[in-house]
Amino acid sequence: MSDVNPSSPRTDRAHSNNRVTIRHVAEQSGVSVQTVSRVINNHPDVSDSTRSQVQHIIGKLQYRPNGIARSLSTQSSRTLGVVASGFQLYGPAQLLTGIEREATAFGWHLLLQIVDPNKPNDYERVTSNLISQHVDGVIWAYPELTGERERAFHQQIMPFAQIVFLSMEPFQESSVLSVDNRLGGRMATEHLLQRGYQNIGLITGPKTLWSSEQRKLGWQDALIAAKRMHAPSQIVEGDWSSTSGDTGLLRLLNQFPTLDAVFASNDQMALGILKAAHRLGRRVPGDLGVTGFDNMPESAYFSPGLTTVHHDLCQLGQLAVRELNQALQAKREGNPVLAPPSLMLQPWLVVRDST
Amino acid sequence: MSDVNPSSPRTDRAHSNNRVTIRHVAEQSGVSVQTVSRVINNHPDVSDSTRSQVQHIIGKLQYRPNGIARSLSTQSSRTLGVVASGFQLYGPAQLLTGIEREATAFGWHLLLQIVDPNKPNDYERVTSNLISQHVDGVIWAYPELTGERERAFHQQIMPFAQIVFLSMEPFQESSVLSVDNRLGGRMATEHLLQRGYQNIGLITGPKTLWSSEQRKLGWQDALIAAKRMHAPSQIVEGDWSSTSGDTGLLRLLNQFPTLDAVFASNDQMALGILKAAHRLGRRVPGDLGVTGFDNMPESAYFSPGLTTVHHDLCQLGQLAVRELNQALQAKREGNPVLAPPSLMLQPWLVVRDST
DNA sequence: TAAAATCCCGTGAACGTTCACAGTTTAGTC
DNA sequence: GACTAAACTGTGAACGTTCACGGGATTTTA
Repeated sequence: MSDVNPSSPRTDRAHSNNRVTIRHVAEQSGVSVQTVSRVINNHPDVSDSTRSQVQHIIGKLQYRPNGIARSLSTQSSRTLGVVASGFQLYGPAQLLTGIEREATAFGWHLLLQIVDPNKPNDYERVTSNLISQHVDGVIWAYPELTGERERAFHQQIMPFAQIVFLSMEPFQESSVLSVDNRLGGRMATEHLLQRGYQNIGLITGPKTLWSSEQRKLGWQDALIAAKRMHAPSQIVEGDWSSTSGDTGLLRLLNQFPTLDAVFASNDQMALGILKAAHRLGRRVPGDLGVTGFDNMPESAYFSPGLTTVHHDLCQLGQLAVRELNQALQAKREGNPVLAPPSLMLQPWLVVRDST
Repeated sequence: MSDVNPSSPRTDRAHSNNRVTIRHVAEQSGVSVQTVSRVINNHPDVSDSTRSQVQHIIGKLQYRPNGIARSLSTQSSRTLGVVASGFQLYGPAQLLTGIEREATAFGWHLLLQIVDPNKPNDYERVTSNLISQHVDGVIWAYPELTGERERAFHQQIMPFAQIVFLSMEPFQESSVLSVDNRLGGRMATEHLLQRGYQNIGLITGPKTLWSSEQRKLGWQDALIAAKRMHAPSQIVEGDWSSTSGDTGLLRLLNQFPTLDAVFASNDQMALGILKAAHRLGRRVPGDLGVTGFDNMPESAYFSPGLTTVHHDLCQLGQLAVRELNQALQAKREGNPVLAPPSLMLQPWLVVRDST
């Protein structure tokens, strides 16, 4: 009787935060919780008058549905996991941009998982997180050449979530989206040959990456087709950084003195090459032809402007989300989830002044 | 009697996925659900023998606690919201890297929210998402000059989550972390003056950004201190892209023909300037001094190597997470959450060949 | 040896939502 | 005007976990 606040909801647990819940809205509107639920989910079975009344209360109370409770009940978090290696490099950043854009367009949330290649069981952590957080789908954008871990991961996650792999060797069981790196490498190298360069070196990205290996194969394809040499001495492994491009050129000239052109597996390494060439007094494109890969916006402003291979990773990210979205919608509607198709985007050459 | 699977748990709802729950573990281990909970949360009140037995079953069944259920019960999602404008630019990508690194170190998840400045009520969407998903803290890395929206946002989110603003005008009520952009701008400009350049132009970033405006003020500070001109004709607004640096130089030379040095508010625009200067036959650093801002790894490899201002945004991101972590831990333990301190990181100058 | 403290474990409710089902009212038909 | 169909609304349980509390077994203390 003496209770000052008789309308306070039943609550035994000491939760300090006073969030507005669906129950508050229901009480205020004089309807059941279920009716409010129907309103916020746009279900048809509710009369216009009650609907608008409930909506009014929702606005007044600033009610926002609790996504976590909804996820628990629905068994779906409306979240996509993104597994990657970091976003400092141009490629991954582009990918993330595309993924993000498309994901918010479809109303998905993103759970970022960066795997640290140095820690041996970081995959385990990532997998655990993904399962724990009940992601509905996973975009695997951390491609290694072997694909062993990817297969293991696939096995573990598959029962729970849909997966799309990015920039990986295609494999039967799952959908793999990528850019045709091999074709890109071939195009770049063929272009160099066409320009009359004879002895074409290669600076690759880290050996463990599929895309890196593919670009190398493309380089090799072109040289074989032209019946040119492609010895190991023509190859140096870089790490995507400009520094490694710079030192790479020095090593290359050492191993392979007749070198007159280089295909760098990304633009930043190409920049390093340009710098080193300039320092050595070799003129580009006169004494040395250089092509990159990526076509980042800056590469047009290098000196000289960089000939490079353009690919649209932003689009690749968007496609990945779209594919997941489609598969998950089919699953929700009970339709058979047919193995989603794999796909390769075509890159193209952008010719500038470095060749 | 004819039921093939008599041990199947009670389940009325048709959920196709057969996730292992805490109840399965409890049944298999012959203990209560609560005991299993104690094991997975490392609570002391459980004997060594049962603990190891339960752990064994957990491993055998590959059980992973359901984070969503835990969040609902705990009223804490162990998630940090990150509000930003995209990660294609160097700065935001660096920030994200630092945030991500520190967040996983502390066991936080990240909920990315990219706001599209073109859509007028995108802030509303982002705010809604953040509240719906019950983030425990927010890192606001989308700074506008006015701070109006930031204040509004602060009001709305504060009851639910801790906030740290990044690269913004400090304000009383909340914690703001940033780099001292003004000092950086001043340092760059003073360096140009010291090198004997007389007429120093400026290419800014987008006017609406605080960091952009601060760098401009730093430029102005230096010119005022040296009793030099700082007329509007010496300023051009860019958009961080190399293209805008290129065209910016042309416009600047037009407005301010005596120009002999430029402070570009980031390295990519500086690259555009280098290119335009080269095209116009102006030698850098002889005819034109150029400094940038950011010190991205590539800028050492520009031609000529770019003098620029170094700042550690990765560290800034890490500090933001640390600050949130501290505040949230205090909150959890019931300690008073003292208004976390604001802070400015000091940038420093990196001198190369462009000045 | 009884009382108190400690250790270990279990029970029931709660977190905020949605689902399946059932109930009530209103409209439609002959 | 009774009977069926349609439209709308409410009830109880469930999602998987943690929290508050209670109680038995074991040890410690007086």
